[in-house]
Amino acid sequence: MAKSGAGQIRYTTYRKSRQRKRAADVAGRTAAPAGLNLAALDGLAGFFVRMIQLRMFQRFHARFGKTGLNPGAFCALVAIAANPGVRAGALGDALLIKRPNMTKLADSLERQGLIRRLPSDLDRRSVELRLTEAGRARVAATMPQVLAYEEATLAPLSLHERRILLGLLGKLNDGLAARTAGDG
Amino acid sequence: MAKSGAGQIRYTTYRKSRQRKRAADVAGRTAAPAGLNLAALDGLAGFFVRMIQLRMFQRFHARFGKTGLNPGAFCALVAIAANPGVRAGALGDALLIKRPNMTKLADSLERQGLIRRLPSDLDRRSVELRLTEAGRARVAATMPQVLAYEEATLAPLSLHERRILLGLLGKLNDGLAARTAGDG
DNA sequence: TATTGTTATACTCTATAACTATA
DNA sequence: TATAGTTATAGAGTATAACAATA
Repeated sequence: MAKSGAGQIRYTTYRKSRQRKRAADVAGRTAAPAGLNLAALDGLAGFFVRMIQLRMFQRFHARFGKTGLNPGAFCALVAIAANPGVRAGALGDALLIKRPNMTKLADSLERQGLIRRLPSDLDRRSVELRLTEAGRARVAATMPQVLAYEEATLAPLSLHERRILLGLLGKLNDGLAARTAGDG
Repeated sequence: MAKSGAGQIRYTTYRKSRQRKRAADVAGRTAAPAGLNLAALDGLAGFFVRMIQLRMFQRFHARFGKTGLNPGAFCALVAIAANPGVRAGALGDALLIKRPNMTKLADSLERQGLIRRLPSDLDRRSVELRLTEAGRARVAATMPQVLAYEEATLAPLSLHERRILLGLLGKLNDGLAARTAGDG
């Protein structure tokens, strides 16, 4: 699989003993696991978000790849479950998926028998998305597994820290969404 | 540009008045900006990390795209600056970039005159990466701009919240890195 | 004319396999 | 035999433009 990349970190000794100092060391972080001095990147949320996203998606794929569900497809299913009859465009706006790509995602989910596409009565240009019975069953079966996977993924943090992190991520996401909607 | 996607959220009225309740509402989050009920995804850090990463990269590209620097290239430059002579493979391990892709990234940075590749004396299979003078100038000029961009991006959070978030992200990233290094 | 969804397509990022040169 | 870097290539994921149906 993807074992050749992050799987075998070399622990090179370029600067292995140089501990990273950072103002954000509020939660008892330990030293850097790799042998590089990345202190200059430690103040950048964008760097961490990218790294964590890569690591989490890799873990998600290792855990759920065989079911054919990737994170985006799972989120779409959950969003459709909570918003039956949502238009494809509205779902794409909410999940930051462009219309052509949403069409492909809906194609895939429909081919798997997880959703149905129905033309809207009010606006016959629109397509309403609904889960099939199989889709509901899939969400019901997968959701607890995803929650358990999330718990395991966030294990480096205490329960209290996870709650704080989720709250801050949600607030940041809301703020960024509002700003993006504001300008262009 | 990318105005058709997230730029024009429709504010559809599928469930617009249904406020999201969540246990993680520690920091005064306001209601959902879009018209969809995404409460079921609010407990998933993976969902937020993905959304925030997309929004931050979009902003980064809008701000620095004209300079030819993407987030990955910038991080690589900063990492090389802090670790002069780092091997290409070690840098890729630290930044989760696979070897063939690291070669392409190094090609690009070298073509731009920002780095040099020098065969190692100790192990002549290895290639040591160092910034050129132009590379050092680029990092020196770009770093404060990136820090300012980060400040603006994190504006939805208070200064205290930003520090907490950075600490938690760093701790989570370290923990995930250690675990990934542990198994395979 | 503007919008929804679709199609076709291109571009970026990432992943795999095979090759070289060293070790 | 194993490793570092490279090359070629394939695969996701994501982007733009043009089209038909509808408003």
